[in-house]
Amino acid sequence: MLTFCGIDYCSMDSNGRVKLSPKNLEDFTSKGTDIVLYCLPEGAVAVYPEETYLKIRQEREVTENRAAGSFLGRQMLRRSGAWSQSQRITAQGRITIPQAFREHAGFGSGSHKMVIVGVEIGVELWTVERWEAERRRMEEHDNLKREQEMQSDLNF
Amino acid sequence: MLTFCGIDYCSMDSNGRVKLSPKNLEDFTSKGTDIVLYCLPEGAVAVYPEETYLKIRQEREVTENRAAGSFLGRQMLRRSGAWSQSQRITAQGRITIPQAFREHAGFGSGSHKMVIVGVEIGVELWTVERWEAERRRMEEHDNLKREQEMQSDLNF
DNA sequence: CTTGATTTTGGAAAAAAATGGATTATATTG
DNA sequence: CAATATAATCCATTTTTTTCCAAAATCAAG
Repeated sequence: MLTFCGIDYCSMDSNGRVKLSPKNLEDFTSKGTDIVLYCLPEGAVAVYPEETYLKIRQEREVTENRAAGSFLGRQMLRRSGAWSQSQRITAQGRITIPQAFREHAGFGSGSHKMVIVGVEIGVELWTVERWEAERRRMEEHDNLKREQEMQSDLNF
Repeated sequence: MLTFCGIDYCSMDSNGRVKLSPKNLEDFTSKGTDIVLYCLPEGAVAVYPEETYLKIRQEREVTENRAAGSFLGRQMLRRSGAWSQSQRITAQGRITIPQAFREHAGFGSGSHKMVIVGVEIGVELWTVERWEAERRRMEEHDNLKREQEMQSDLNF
């Protein structure tokens, strides 16, 4: 069975809480209830099982092993530290997005419509507007790619 | 579980005291209550568990091991001497930032809104304004990076 | 060395925010 | 169309944060 797939429209309440769909909930709990929230540079918040996140981070750390003694090192620590946070899914299947993360992803205060996007290894939380924009950007890129493939097929 | 992660908005009182969030507090106390405050050249104050700070300093000294016999050496000693101070977290989970450090980080006198940024090995204290600027700088970099990746995907 | 003033510290009370749960509304399935 | 399952809103409780006050310590002047 595929994990973390599909798109859900739902809403974040005024305290930043999001209820996961039963399907997503199941996918998470099968990997333990510990999760990590991570602010993506795309302007959304990703949610991964902790174990998955640690693997991603480890890959990054191989190259970033020069710690707090330099500007660059500190910046790297800042990036992964500031924009990630571990959490646990509550008994009623909810997660709480911290204030700073909500701002990052463009959620105002008060309750807000949103989109939960499955990304196979976890899910991403987007505002409706940003998700629309991202979708369009993907489409455009695909079109360019298509042109290119067709072209290169002719040039042989 | 991740240590020293996430971003907290809080405030420094007129005596330079800051209350740590329960999560950060726990991360510190698990490494002993002795901490080191350190003024970063970025214009913020870092707080590390003492044990962590000692490791950072050691690494620095290994690479830059010309002590008091040169201008540069003395400058380095001056830096780590003048801009660091050890302290203990109080019973009510607070730390006090000395006057000189407050000035360095851009905190005026009187109580002041601030941001506590987790950096995996400790936390950093920023004024809201400076953190905003730092955040924007990171964002810009990310945008460039994105452009670049998308381009290189097309150029094959 | 003593007294008075000022700063620093610890603690407690009030305010604000976050949390958990339950009820109501909406959607989906048979 | 009814029954069930899912989602969202609301409210009460708990926790956290901030502000304020009193005690202690430090410093300066006489």
